[in-house]
Amino acid sequence: MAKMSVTSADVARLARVSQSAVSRTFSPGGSVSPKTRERVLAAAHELGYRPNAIARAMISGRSRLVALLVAYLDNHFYPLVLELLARELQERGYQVLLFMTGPGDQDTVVQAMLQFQVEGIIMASATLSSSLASECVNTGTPVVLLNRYVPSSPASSVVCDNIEGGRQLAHFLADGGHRKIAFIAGQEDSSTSRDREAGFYKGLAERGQTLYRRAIGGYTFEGAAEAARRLFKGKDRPDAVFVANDHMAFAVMDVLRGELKLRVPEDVSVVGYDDVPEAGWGAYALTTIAQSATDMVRAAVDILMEQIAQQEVQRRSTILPARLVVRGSARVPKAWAATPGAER
Amino acid sequence: MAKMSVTSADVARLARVSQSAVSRTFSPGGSVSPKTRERVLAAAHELGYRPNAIARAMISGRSRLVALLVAYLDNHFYPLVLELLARELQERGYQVLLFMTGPGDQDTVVQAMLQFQVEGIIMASATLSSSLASECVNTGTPVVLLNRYVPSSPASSVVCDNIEGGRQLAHFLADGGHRKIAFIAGQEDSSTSRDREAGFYKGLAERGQTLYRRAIGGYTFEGAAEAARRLFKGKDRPDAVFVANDHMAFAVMDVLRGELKLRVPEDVSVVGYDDVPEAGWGAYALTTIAQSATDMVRAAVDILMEQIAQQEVQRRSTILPARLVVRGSARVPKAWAATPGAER
DNA sequence: CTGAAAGCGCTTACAG
DNA sequence: CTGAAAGCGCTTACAG
Repeated sequence: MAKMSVTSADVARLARVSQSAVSRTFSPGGSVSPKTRERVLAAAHELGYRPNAIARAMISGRSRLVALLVAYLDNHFYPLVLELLARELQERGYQVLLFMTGPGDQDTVVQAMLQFQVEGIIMASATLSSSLASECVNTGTPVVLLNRYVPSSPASSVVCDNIEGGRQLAHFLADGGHRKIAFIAGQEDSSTSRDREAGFYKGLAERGQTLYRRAIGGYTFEGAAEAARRLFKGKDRPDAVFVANDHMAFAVMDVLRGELKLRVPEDVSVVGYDDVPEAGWGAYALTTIAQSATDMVRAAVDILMEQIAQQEVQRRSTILPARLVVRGSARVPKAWAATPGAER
Repeated sequence: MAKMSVTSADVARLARVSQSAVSRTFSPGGSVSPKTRERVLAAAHELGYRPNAIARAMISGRSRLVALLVAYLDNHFYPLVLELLARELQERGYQVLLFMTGPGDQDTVVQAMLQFQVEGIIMASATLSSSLASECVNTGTPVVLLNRYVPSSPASSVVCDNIEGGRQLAHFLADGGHRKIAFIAGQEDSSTSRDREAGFYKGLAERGQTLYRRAIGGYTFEGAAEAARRLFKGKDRPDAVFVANDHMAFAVMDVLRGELKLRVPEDVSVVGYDDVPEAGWGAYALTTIAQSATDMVRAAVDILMEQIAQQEVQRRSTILPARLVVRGSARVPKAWAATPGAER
């Protein structure tokens, strides 16, 4: 079936105008008389003409393509981010090239993006090595990291105030009367996990406490479950635990309640981070820190658009506020109980 | 800042060969002598040359682009599908153009895909009107629907055997001794929801039962919660409910246990469909039908690749088997109890 | 406002 | 194996 694509020359012939006139008719600021435009549009409609975006990209040097790099989607914060990101970018007239990356194929993927002349790169659940980021920036392609950062890299970033969030959680647990407070980390090399932990220590210190125990969950469901088993076996189990993100916190709650027959929050308080949709589900009702995916996405796209506009690629960072969301998975401090269930 | 992209002509100049030789060096089957290839590669490396994929697409008429159209990602079956789809396509040398669609912008999105000369279109949580699908197929662009179908459309499709799955669930509930069995639908116009429902009726009939009550959840968390409230208010509440997908089933369980203080499965049995990861989480332990995302994705990509290869676009459909996964959310029939927790 | 012409960076017959 | 040349479908100065 007629794979033959119709071109602007075909339309020009039918409309009895030059090919340039056709092109101008389909270009935002093109100067064409109403009469010409009408003839062109009619001919285009008759032939079913659709401008070739690849050709346009080639000649204009602007692909209107933005690459989105993601490593995994099982933490539901990322599907949410992905959806918002794609919609936001589409609205601004960009197309999204999606790349899923594994542990070893970072370089391959970046080469593919660069070959497709993407105008910018946004990385959500993945991080680029400094050298790869430099390679991108050297070609004039801005890189924005979302929910992570790399100190010595030219990549811009958007993060939540993870230090402050961790700190608030520490205050909440300490003020709730807990005295054996544990932490389950994500990945050790994750800036987000590290900052949340650092803030948590700071908050504990401000209440005269130190961390009781620590384990690593690696951001996976199974890893977190395993960490919970290790942390809570034996006599002197913790009376509260901060899990570096909600996704892992659900696994921890399952182990605590299902395997160890502990009550949450009567026996153990659990708090998480992210406020993914499931945190609000009845079965978990997780007390957590909300970081607005909407705001993060908007900030990331803003930075990207600015850097695409100006030729210079300069590193720019945005830190968004953290907001405690109190639900049922952790004992609420008396002082806070005045406004039960409230968000603050 | 060297935004100046280096071209094959630049490499040719440095290597003292023709531009054609450079091109051949970077083309899979290009005939170049080892000596020439070496010189070209050295020069390319020195200049940091990267072939321009846009130019290649333009001249070869093959964009290596596949469009992925998705409507929402809150049902976690779709992020999973998206991830697998992107990885599979990448592996086969295709780039993924991601489009999120809303209720009204189907046409805009399809035009954008077509302008970018995508070689194929895969639709996951979205469906194309027959006329739009025809438009795509008329330009020679194959369309594959995943987890849905449109009878009078030229679009191919991959689905689970939803009728058989619904039937198995009916048998399971009826054999479990339930006598007031309800159903919560997704969207009325969804082929998937309709087939699951039809199979469910068939299975009930085979056990001499008919549906006790019915409500519509619209595939949303809130809609399903609302449906559950309506279905279970008053005296003669159902003793079992089949919810058209897992995502809604979680909402239903939350309402049942959290608001209505009913025990699952002692007071009410709940079954879902999809076997998304959360169905296995301790807090839900949902009995459901597994449809393999991996198999669906592979089948969809197979169909697409076949249709891209041969010029003819012919509708092709694949139906994958349904598999019951027994967990704790529904009473297990005595006859089945021999193998508790088993999958069959 | 309009058309002829150059050119974006490649691939691919075509001769040699 | 190699190079000169044509051409993919557009945009964009440049004259008129």
